Amino acid sequence: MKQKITIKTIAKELGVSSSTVSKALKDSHEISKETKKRIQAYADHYNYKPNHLALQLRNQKTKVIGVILPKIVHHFFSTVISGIEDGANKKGYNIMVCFSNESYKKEVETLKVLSNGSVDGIIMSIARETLQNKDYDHFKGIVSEEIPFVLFDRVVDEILCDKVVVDDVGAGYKATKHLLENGRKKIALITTPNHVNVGALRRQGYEKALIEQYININTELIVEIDETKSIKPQIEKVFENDIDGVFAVNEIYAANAMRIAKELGKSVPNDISIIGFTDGLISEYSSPSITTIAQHGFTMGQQAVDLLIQRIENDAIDFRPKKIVISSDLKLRESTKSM
Amino acid sequence: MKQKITIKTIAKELGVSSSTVSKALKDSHEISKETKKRIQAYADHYNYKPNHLALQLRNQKTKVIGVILPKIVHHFFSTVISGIEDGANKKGYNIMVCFSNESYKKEVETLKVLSNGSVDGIIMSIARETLQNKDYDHFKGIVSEEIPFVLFDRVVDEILCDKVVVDDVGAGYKATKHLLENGRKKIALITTPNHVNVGALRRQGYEKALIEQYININTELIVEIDETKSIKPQIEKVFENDIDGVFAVNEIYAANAMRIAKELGKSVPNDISIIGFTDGLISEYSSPSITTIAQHGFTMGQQAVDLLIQRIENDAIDFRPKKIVISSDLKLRESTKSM
DNA sequence: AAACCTTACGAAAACGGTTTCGTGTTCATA
DNA sequence: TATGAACACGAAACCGTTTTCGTAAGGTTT
Repeated sequence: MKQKITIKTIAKELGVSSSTVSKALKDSHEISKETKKRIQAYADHYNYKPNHLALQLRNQKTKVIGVILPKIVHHFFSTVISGIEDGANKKGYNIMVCFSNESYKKEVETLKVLSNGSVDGIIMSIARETLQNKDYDHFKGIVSEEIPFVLFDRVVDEILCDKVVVDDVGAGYKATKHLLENGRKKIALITTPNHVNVGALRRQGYEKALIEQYININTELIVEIDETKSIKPQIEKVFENDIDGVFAVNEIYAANAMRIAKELGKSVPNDISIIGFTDGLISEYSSPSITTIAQHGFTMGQQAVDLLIQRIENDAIDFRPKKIVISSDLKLRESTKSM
Repeated sequence: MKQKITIKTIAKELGVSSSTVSKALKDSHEISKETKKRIQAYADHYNYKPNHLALQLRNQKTKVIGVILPKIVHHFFSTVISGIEDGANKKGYNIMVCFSNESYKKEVETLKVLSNGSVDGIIMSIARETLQNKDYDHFKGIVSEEIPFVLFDRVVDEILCDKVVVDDVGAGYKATKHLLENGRKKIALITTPNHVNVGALRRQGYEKALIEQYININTELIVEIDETKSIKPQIEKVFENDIDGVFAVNEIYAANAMRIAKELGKSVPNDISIIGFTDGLISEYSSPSITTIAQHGFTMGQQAVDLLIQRIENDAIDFRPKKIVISSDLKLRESTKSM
């Protein structure tokens, strides 16, 4: 890389002090018009750009926001990033993105790296393995050092910080209720193991909707997918129960369910209705297209980053953690009959 | 945020100089054992972490790689990010991700921000609008300042820098040849306008395969999708030509084509074969699943970052731009008959 | 006892910029 | 003519760390 031009070199070349150059470049009134012109012309000609690192060191802020995600090749998370970037940019921040790859160890490392001062604050969603282990010690440092910190989607109460979540219970309820209104009675729930808390919450919503209609919870209709194994056989099993509705907590499960239904010669949505979660491309482009709960990832990212920037820039803010709940909508498509 | 402990405060508290503290923390032989112990104990107790910004300023390197993408909510690009992050991490780098949102203006701004010293090098793919305008002046500065810079996927010859691309001509050829081997004669090409160069290259491959079989290029079978308008009607038009094969340059176009075929009562793959590009989730989960050209985005990201880090760390490297071509594979699925 | 070498530490410069506080001119006012 | 602004600029400190160089005290060699 070529040696970059600095204020010092300009000062030396033009026979003035660096303070004069600095002021001239900021169009300070302290400097005479002619001197300013000379300096600005020189800087322009040699394409002077202030060194960001020097500014960061002096101002003790980086204008960078760290983002840690469990994974990126995933429609919901990439949508959230998109929202974060958008919000950050509007306020003059850049984002530094890291992935935990759902691994506890990588999450710990990444958190350590980002908390060494390279970012002004951190937005993250917790890795699956961490949720499983329930090991949240690595967050202690972040909280006690009072580094601005926002959790989204996959959050836990144990960590005292700002949070942005979707109304998972409400979403599960809405989805299930829609299936009930479709006239469905035997509704399967395809979900994650309970330790992934969003799964547990959506399940609560599912159960609430059923109980409201005096339908007993049949645990045989509930599948907790073990992602370390092949997904399809696990879903096939629940189809042995002659179900007429499926609520899947993500679109991959929903797509799998639809494929199985077709293979069994069942028509969607005539014989069976299917609802997914996360409004991604699969739901939109599969045929029939899949009714889903839209999670509004973009909004979520924006809200998270707004919250974070408030913390960063407003030291005097109310120190109690805030929690923003984003409501989710049902996006009707072909896989359920709209009543 | 809490005030962080620095070397200076440690020095003051312990009545030594900051050079002594610095050396002690690095276990230098210049410092006596007792002094080292005292200092290290103190640092440990107050959880001292070196200030990254100060180090960056001193070392004149950030260990951060800038990544500029046209968009993120897109399977191919998120896969590439994943590969970049993986490769970067292995070498101790972090990534700072920005988006141009396919806009020329945003691309220029982002490039300017990243080239002010906040990153050691940049990996990017060019925005659609930029390709359209053919305005590459904003790259001049990057090249002349010799900032390590790698372009991938959407690249242009005008910019002298390292590049990583897929073998688009070969991929178009493979896809078309596969359709021909399926016994298809009237093969439609659904592509982007020619200014998106990858589209142009894939088209070359398509034409090459046809010419090899002495089939004339019929421009009526070639649709250049205008993304500012609705996609479906544009694709529907080519179906008026009683086609029996479709090669689409991305999976969205392929999924649309399949839907149209079905609506026209044509069976895929019996009456018509369809091949897409970019091996994403849509192709995998649609039914029938779609045969695609796999672009190996992860590999691409890794290669790009390896190339970049070589440039960053090896000043004495051969200065001539390198170009890595990644070959793409046909991933056979249900939308074409395997012969 | 003179000359030299270790040991253990500190002073200072450097990275690149900003900002506060002088200070020497010049010019207007009392 | 003395006083005081106003103007235009420079010196120096500062952000946090590393590193080179210097040096005092003590020990070892001739």
